[in-house]
Amino acid sequence: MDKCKRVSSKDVAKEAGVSQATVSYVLNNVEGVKIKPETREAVLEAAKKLNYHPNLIAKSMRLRKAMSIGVVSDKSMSSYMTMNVLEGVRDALLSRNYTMTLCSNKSEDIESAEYIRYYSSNRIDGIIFVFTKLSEEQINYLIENNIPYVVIHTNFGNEISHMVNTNMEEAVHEAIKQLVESYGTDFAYFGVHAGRLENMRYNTYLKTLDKLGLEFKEDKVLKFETNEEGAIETLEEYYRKNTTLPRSILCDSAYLALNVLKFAAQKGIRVPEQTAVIGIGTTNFTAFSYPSLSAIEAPLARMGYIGCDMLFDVLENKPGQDVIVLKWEYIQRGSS
Amino acid sequence: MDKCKRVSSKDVAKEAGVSQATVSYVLNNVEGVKIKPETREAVLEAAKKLNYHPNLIAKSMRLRKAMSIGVVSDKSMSSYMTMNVLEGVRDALLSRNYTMTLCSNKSEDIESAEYIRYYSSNRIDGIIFVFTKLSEEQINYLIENNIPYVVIHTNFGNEISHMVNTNMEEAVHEAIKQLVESYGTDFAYFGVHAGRLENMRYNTYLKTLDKLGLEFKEDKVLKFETNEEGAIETLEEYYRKNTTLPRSILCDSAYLALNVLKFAAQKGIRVPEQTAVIGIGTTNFTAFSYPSLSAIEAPLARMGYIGCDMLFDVLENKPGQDVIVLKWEYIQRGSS
DNA sequence: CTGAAAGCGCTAACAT
DNA sequence: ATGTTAGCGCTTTCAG
Repeated sequence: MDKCKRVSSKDVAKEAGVSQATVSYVLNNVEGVKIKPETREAVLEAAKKLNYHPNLIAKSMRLRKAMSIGVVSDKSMSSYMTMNVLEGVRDALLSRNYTMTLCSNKSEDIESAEYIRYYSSNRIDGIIFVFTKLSEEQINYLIENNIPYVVIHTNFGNEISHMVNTNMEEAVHEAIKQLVESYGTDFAYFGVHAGRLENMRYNTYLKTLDKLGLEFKEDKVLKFETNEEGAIETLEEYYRKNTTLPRSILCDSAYLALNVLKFAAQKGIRVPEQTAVIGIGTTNFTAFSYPSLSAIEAPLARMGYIGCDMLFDVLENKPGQDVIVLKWEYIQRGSS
Repeated sequence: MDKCKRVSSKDVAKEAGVSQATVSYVLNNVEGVKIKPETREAVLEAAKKLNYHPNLIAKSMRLRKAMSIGVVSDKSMSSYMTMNVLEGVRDALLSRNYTMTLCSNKSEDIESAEYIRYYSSNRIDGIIFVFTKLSEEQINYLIENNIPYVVIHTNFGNEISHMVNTNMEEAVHEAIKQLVESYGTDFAYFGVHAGRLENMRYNTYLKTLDKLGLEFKEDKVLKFETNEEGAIETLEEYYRKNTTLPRSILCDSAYLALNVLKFAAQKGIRVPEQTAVIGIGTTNFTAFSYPSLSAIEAPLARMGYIGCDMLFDVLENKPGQDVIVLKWEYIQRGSS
């Protein structure tokens, strides 16, 4: 095991009294190469006896594959979600004997981005973007340079290839239906004026209202600009006007939902007895809030697993699917 | 950039009209090798013109270094903390042009652990354990096989080498002092009967009481067995007896502290007006609780950075320090 | 100051 | 059914 005296396939060959090629054939189970059972046995035994571990760097070099996948994710993103996706990616990599190389997404110009440098210098075969905000420039660079990538849940819609997307429509439908059935139509949407993701969520809300035959009420849409204080200010304003919160609230992020819980606690509003709250999104703290937060959540690990499978389709030039859409789930906890 | 027509140092050599060796000398700034300025210029220019990126797999092979570090961390650990440590590790790796390979810590027998397999097959040069529960067996295996490792904050005390530890004594001292000064001596410790880590925290509490000349009161130590319900039950019991909570509480984890906040909200106890709460540990949700949680926190990114530096000392056979101890910080927020 | 050549450990086409 | 051999792209003696 000591670095200085590592055993190579040559040593195994010598021990087994065969050629290096045979060792390779046996250990890799190369198809179309027939090996006499006793020879195979001898090789296997020698390998075991010498405690042989193939040098994967050498293999990589010969195969001209890095045998590693770069994973990049914005630091800003909730690490809990990222970690869950990475679990899925790792599971998919394991069986293929690939490793996972962590990359950051910070860089001035694209050519010097960590993941591009790693790819250029053959350290990774492809890239999985997890919850990463990508610019047109970045995507174009990847496509133009023919760099294998998969994008898991980004700011882009379905306009680009190789992405794992999710659909929360059904889950939102289910959640709203339950809210309205349980608590009536004094039901609000609480969200932020922001990127496509948020607009998508908002549109899903609108569409669901429509489907359920519910009336759209402008004063039940609490929207604010993206800044730290906006959320609380907006709640505060609603509260001043109505001296209460809506009977039930769908928040476009778990962050906001937790803010609502916080605000409610501050004002002495009981949840869910006076106001029911549902968040959209997953955090590891849904269980710690009081009450625990009901939420519409994405299937994180599966997204990672599927995304990784997709990347291998790209690497192996298999046809594969361009865009895969997975469903979110409505998970009812204490706040609704 | 396309994999098929990658430019090699040979191409650069040809373009510059020099030998491959010279290219290597120039691009690596090899010490003790003098290159005529115009030759150097020519090489640099050729490299730029051809958009040359050295193949790091080949370099790895030649140098017999993987140029990557394995990072393993238990999944169970708070991913937020892990991620923060990883940030630090990455920063330290970046300047050395090393990559970070993520490893899991699940495996039946040690020889087949992901990180051991990666090391055996030359994919990583060393291992950083981040918040990992390690067995004697694991540590012994690493030592016996001379595998470079660094351990960041594990269940072991200072009994093993190559570890980054932290010390919360000063921070606890500061926190308790502030609690007692602001809220008097009706001050409790809330914790779990568990492993060394928890006992260490408890002992720190005891030591600090002593240092501050405060009396130890048995009824102000709320301890319970490790199980999900234990925490709330314990609070409930105290509450039944005293019809209130202690004036201030130091909790041995952020988890518990959040549970106390939850419990207080449930009972209508105002924090910090009626009960002040401080947690020990970092989470990304301290800011979401109501009120935001005061806490004694570890310097996560620095732990990663320092740990990584330490590993390189090991790799380069530099003397280096065996155990480094960093201080925690008391961060006052809304709950105290 | 620079070039020629060997070789890291592996695989695969070709030969036997 | 197995051995021979030629590299993969790089670094690094050793020669000049």
